[in-house]
Amino acid sequence: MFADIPTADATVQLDTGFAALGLSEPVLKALVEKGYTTPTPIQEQAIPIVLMGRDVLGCAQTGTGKTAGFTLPMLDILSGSRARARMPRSLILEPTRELALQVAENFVQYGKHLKLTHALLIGGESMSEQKEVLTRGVDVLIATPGRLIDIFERGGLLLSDVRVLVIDEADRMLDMGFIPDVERIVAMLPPLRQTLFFSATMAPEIKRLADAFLSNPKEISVSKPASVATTITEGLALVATHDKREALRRLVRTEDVQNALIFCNRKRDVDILYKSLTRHKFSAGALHGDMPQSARFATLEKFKAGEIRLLVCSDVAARGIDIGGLSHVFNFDVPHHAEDYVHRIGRTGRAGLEGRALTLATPEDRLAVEAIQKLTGHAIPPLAVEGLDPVDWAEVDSRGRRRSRGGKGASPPRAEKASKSAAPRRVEAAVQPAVDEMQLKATRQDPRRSSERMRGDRRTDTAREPRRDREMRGLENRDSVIGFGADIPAFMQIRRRTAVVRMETPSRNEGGDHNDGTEIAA
DNA sequence: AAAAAAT
Repeated sequence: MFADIPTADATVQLDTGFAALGLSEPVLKALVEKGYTTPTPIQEQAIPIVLMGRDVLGCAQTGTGKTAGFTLPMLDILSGSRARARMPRSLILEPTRELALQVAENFVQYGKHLKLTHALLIGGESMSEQKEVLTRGVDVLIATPGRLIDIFERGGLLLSDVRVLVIDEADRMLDMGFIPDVERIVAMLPPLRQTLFFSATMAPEIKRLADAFLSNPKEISVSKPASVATTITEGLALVATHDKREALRRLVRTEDVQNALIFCNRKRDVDILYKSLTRHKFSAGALHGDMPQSARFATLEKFKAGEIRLLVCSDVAARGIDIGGLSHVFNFDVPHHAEDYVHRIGRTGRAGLEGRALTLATPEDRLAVEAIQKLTGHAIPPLAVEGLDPVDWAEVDSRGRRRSRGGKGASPPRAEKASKSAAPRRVEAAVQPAVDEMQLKATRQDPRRSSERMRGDRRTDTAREPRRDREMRGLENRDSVIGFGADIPAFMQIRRRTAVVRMETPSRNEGGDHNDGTEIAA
């Protein structure tokens, strides 16, 4: 322990890269004890600015060290004085309960040598307990929007003393329809305050919010440095609907799965698949938004600790939580929104190591797969499941009905039988989200709540392929797609040469091609 | 057609 180290050495010990950023001794001490000595680029840039009291507009995603980038300086800002009852001095808004909990854990860890208090205001847990903590006075309030507004309206909270506001993951807030809530909350805060605003992307709607909330902000933009760029190998297994669970089990057995998220589209299917996997003796857990909060946190902890190897989940885990270092992501269901595919598979790919993102698709999923491929700009390489016959998509129409065979436009004869060991194509860092989300947001700038959006025009712009039927028949250019013989579905061939995409960090200032992964635009 | 977040 640190306490055992002689004082002279302790001074040397504390003299890490963080000390140069102006953090106080108690915070540095906590960092050393956690074993952190070198700040990440965003920490290096953000910490001095936050300590200065300036507003920050941060373009950064999870995994960049963003959370410590604002918690560390906030601890120092707040450590000067004490909070009064029901009047928190800082507020951190998070889109999901899991992220809120993670931030709270950060505060506890880094603030262990300071006498600061925090409250975690999230749904699904007893409100009376949270109110009690508030009454005692808290320095840091970490909250999801719904519960915060609820408690505020019940009079359990005064926000007039909030000096520092953090809006984290603003783009996720937008996706989840929280922006009206966030605007309401910000309106309750004193106008004279420091605001830190973070988002993985800066879509126009996000930019509009930032302009409204921030005054003269310092813009900070970072992405993961190229050296830790991950490699994600994608694969698409075409299976019959009744074979899906069997196919998944076979893939899990044949792949070198360390730990994996398995995504389903529906919560009830999460439950069903979880039970099925457990029956088949797999180490599995389940996670979706209808589960009790305690179970959500407990399962997540077990999964992170390696006690559970497979986590069956809904899209709550696609964006709402931060789990690093996955060897695999499985899409048990093809996501209905192409953007969700990118978010899901972006969960795999460990720093410098290979991650595999494998999707099970049935004939009914064809349109959804086409939409994904249109969005990512490359075909997902086909993957054969050992011991299962691949489904021939050419014989099924988009709604999964069998086409009549032997007629005029019948499929060409098969040249070869499917190979059993098709290897998925390697995709270099196909999902560095900083870039992909930029593309995504371009298609999603509608400020309305997602439920409204759904009913509106969004559905009509899903990839529609008028030439589809023609292309399903006579196919050209059927080189090197393993596992399909001559019957390669047309959509698998679109722009295949773009399948290898080397991701570059987008530069804030157009034309600036100097980019080492860290960059400040003033 | 579904998921998240407030009850």
